[in-house]
Amino acid sequence: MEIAKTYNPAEAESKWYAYWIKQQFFKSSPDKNKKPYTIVMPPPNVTGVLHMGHMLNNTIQDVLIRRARMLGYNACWVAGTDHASIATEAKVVALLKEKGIKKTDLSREKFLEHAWDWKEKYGGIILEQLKKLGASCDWDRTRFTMENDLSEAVIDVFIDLYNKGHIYRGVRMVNWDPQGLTAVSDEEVIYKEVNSKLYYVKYKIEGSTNEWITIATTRPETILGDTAICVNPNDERYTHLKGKRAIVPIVNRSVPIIFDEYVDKDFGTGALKVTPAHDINDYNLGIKHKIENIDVLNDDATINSYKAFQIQKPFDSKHEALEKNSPRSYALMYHNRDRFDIRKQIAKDLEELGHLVKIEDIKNKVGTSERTGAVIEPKLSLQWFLKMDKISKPALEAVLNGEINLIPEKFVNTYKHWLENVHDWCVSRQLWWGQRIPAWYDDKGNTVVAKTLNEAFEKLKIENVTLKIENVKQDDDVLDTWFSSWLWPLTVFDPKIIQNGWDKANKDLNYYYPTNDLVTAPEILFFWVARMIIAGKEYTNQKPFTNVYLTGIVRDKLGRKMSKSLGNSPDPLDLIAKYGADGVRVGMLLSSPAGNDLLFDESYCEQGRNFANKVWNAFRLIKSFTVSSSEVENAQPQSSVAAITWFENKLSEQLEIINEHYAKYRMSDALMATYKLVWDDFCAWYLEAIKPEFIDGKAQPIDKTTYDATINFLESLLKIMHPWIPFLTEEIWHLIKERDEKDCIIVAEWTKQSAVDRNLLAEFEVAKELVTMVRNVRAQKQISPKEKLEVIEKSDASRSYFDNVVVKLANLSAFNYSKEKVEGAFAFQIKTTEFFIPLANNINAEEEKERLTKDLEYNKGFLFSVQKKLANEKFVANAKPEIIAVERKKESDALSKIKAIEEQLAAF
RNA sequence: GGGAGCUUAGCUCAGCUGGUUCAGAGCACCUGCCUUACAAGCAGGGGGUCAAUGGUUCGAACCCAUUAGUUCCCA
Repeated sequence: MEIAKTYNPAEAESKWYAYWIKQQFFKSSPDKNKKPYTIVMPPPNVTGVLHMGHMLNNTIQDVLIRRARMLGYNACWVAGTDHASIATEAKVVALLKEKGIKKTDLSREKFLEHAWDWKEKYGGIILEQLKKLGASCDWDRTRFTMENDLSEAVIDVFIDLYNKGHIYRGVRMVNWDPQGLTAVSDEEVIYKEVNSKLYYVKYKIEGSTNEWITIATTRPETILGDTAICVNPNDERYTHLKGKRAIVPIVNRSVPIIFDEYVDKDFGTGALKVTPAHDINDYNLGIKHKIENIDVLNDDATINSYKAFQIQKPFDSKHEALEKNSPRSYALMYHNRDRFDIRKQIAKDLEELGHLVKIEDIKNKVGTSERTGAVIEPKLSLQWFLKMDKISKPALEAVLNGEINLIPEKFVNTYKHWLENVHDWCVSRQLWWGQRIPAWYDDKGNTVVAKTLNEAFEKLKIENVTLKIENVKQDDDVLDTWFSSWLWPLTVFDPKIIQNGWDKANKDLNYYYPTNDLVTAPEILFFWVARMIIAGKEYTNQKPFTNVYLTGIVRDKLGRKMSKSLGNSPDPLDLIAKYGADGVRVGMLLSSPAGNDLLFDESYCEQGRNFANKVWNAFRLIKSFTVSSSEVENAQPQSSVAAITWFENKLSEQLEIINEHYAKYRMSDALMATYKLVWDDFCAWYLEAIKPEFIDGKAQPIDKTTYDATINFLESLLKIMHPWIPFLTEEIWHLIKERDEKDCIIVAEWTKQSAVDRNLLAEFEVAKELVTMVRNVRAQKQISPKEKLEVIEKSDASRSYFDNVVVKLANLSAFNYSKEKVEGAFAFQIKTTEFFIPLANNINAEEEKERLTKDLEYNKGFLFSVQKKLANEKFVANAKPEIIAVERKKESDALSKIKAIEEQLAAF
């Protein structure tokens, strides 16, 4: 059979993925005789396409799940997507806009129809993409957070938490987009630097005839909502105003002068007007000092004069007696006009009234909506909150007491800090795509929480006996997407868990939960991870998972986050096409220790591809061996016996290390150890040692014992490599020989390690050093690799185990022993043993002397430092005995080395 | 403003409870090789006052303090 010189991944990848699916190797169902190993995939956004972060994340999960499967666990990896209310709604709105349809022209029901259409058409592309990466999820278990029964669980949780008194409705400041007429999240606000004006306005001190306090503001229109003036208590300019009040111009409102260190003495005049309804900082100040809120804007950011001027009666200009400059005349003039228009108007009016001191130009940052570009208006609104203090306690506990491990551990601090200072969770969103909040209102302002309209009606009727069902209105908002994904590890297995309770959990949940590992990004440690723990504890009294592996962020080479707008992210599918899925997997993981950002560069994938190709060629070499059938030829060379013994031990030694790395979730270390075991130990040393020679241009046959051992090693290594490079290992597994239908590496048993003879391994290291030394001498003296050399060891022994391996790898004529020094030969030491390479005329006495002198100086210096240490009484008194013993050994080794070198020097 | 982390070779990172003359890996780099598995390769090589300063200690990349730079998080 002809085997290609370079490995071609595309064909093998589609072939084996289809085969694995066909054989149902990814499938898992509860089996009492097997231990489960479960990972629940962080559900990617249903609108999403595969990006590098997903690649990293899911490759790690696949590595873990594949290894667990090979270790004999009942491995179950659940995939799915979340409905991402904000992102999806934005996409649907944008799509409708292209068709000329405005969201506001549609009913909620009609809009949701469009949204579902969109989801059916485009949603879940990302899961298909994950298959290209090799993700071995049990696809039959794929879930979506807006499925009916998962949504029902979300609603049930809301009702349950409400009934338990954890959920309340309250006021909160949101980022309001007055053009889109919706609140947007902090992530959707883009701060832009703009040229603004700083207006200095003087307010009269109440009760005085001509005493003023001057404030500075960039937003004079919000003066209408001022409810206090604030100054720094350490600011001597204002201490005399303690307990006084000021009069807000135009509205003529009397407001207190308060003192708080929050105010920057050096900004503006050091006096701050406080408008709690229109600025987040003022709002916090307002809470602290119990200041009134006056919201002066309508939803579209026009002035609402009823509120601003606290006028109850609607305006009717015909019947208003308008006195110029009365608050009421201003109220009429401002009413329903845009905030920016009013800003200019008010500046003018303030000037006219003599309140405007001056105007300065300044640069400041203004938040704008990512979607509409409108300037964001901080706005107070009624939202639903989940009280976090009590409910989050067990979640904090679980991480602090080690029931749940965060990897890397440094995140425990962050987690602790967050949960100890936890704020209530605002769970409502002013959107339609999501689970609608099951709160209902009647026409008298009563509120109930109920699952259905009828239930709500019955409840409301108790207070409001004349209520008609058509006057019952459900809350317009939906729940935060995290409010459904925090149930994810529960509801993917048993959507009825909330209704039924943990005692009646179904078979799946019972078996798979708590899950084992969660692999996710640190950015959502609070948004998601902590909340899953909270929900898990609340509803099952169990942790949702044991280990949380936090990956880094994939950045570009310059350290910038990969993003569409920067265009700095490669398309993962292009990478797979170029380097193969295996190559990309290796590339992603080579340099991504847990929790560290990965500065991605395509060269990593190249390295991955090169590794795959190396493995491929090692296989080609082995496959090219002809196994001897004759008895005579079948004699196994001693060098092969020795090489096999060595590699058996090396494999076990390294496997132990690899397993330890896995146990500590040090993925890149586990990969690198695997990489080096295969490339350096197996390819560079073992295969070279057992490779049959060429005689007269013909490869000699290999003996059967060596061949079988080699195939055995190859299979062991393929298994160890499988989690990293699943496709190539499966391909080679089947090229080694014909196998049964179910005999696939994906379900093969993980290689077992055996006892390690460390002395033997150390002995081989000496042999390696010897080979390197001979190669070095060849390079230095320009001796062809083909010219055979002799090595003589100064020793009482007559042979050692790896001599024949050295003879083969260093191309020696012989490996001899001598009790005496060899004169006129190239001399060197490994550890404390002396070696000689006779070089006939090739020895340059001056050069040798120089080399030996340098070596001597180094060893003397070394001896000096060791002896100095040993002469230090405090060292001898305080250091551990084993440390002192090491130093003594160093001393005696150095002494014998020095003696040997001096003798060699004397020979010249 | 508050909190957490990071700073070791050109790059990305290891370095567990402080103890080899005071540092390792991969990649990159340099030199020589198309040596019939692999140039996506082979053989060899160079490269670091461990951010700075001070302290603790017989001994510090590692512990402590200060400073500088840097990244992330604050719903």
